[in-house]
Amino acid sequence: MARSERIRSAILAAAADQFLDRGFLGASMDDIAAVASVSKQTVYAHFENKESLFLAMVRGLTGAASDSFQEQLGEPASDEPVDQFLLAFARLQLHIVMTPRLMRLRRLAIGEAGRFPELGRALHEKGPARSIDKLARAFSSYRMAGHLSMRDDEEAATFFNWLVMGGPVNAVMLLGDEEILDGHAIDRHSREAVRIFLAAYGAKP
Amino acid sequence: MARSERIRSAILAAAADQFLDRGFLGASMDDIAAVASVSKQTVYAHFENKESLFLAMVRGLTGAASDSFQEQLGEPASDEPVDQFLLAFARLQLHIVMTPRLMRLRRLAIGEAGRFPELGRALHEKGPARSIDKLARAFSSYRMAGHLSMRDDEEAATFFNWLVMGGPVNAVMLLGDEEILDGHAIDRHSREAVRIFLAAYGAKP
DNA sequence: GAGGAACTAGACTGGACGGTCCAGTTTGAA
DNA sequence: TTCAAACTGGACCGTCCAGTCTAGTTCCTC
Repeated sequence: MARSERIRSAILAAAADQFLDRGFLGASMDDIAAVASVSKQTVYAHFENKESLFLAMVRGLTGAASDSFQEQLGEPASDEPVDQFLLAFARLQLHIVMTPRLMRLRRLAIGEAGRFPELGRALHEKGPARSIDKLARAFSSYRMAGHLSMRDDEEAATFFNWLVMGGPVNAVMLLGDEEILDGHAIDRHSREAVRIFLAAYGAKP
Repeated sequence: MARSERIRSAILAAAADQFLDRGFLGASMDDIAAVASVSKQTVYAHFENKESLFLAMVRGLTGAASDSFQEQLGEPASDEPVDQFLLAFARLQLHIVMTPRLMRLRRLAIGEAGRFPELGRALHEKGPARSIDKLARAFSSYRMAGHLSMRDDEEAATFFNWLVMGGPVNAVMLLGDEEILDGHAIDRHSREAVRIFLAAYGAKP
């Protein structure tokens, strides 16, 4: 990796550091340069201004997180039982999304929604929208195989998504990172969410 | 109303105006004074500093919203059918919470969670926590009357709460106020949420 | 080892903003 | 009418910060 590229990454990392816990206005370019162990001039050589740096950093983080999720979650094997698929989906999603880093990013996107509307949109697209889409496609095939029954795949996918994520995510948003669930809690929660969902949408034999 | 009190309210209203759409750091005391049509000195006569004003304004808004909700939602009549109670609860909650004002307040609380942790806590207590508590108590009595069946009232209440609020609230958080549901959509959404919930927790005869 | 590109340290500019001060005016109650 | 409390307008202070500039140093390449 070229020196210039290494420096660029260091700046982006420092920017993430600062922006994620002070917000856009609260973070200063001087501090970012200091944290990156780089002169201020160099920061401006790589990024036009504060806003560009901010957006570049957010794009980097959302892209990375989303890719990691999509990558770990392949398509469901065609013969996988519905309940197993749903449980695996719920658990994986909770494990990947409920990290301090991503929760902070989410807070930032929500907090800066007024200043940077595209930020919230980006996070939505790479997050919930992508998950819901994937779920809806899976539901459609389970439905045709007679394992699920719903009038609207996407509506059902949205309900499932928030059945799983709603409580945990919102608790963390309002109460802070200590509310992040551990592996055991994730398991318990996922199981109950799947049970509820299947009670409502499981095909009656 | 005494003059001084009128002025105090004007300042709080102006503060809400500015803070809600620029954030804590983005809003300036000069602008708040100007919007309130009051001199800066007067602002500082009523509130010690920016932080006090900010907190006073948030407390005012959360209190008002929470009271309005609790007031409009009495205890369920003891003979009211479960499905009717749940549907009314869901619809009322969506109608009251999904307003631009409250959604902005929520964004603010989430965005400033780093600077003011007590803010998120307050919003949680007056909002979700209170609703969930009320639901759990209702579930307990329905359960004893044999109309519901669950191992844990509060867990079930939390699931119901986010089944109703999760999708809509999070869409507004990330995508903006245009995602606020209209009356028809609220109806549709509430009905499906209640159906799902009862499929999972309705007592089988 | 020569030369150019990239980086450093830090001084500097211009503007914004929180908060204070002061000299004068308005308001409402006694 | 009087008088104190509350409010006004605007100057002012100190600080912070985005962004620029300069003079010199380090790094990589040929």
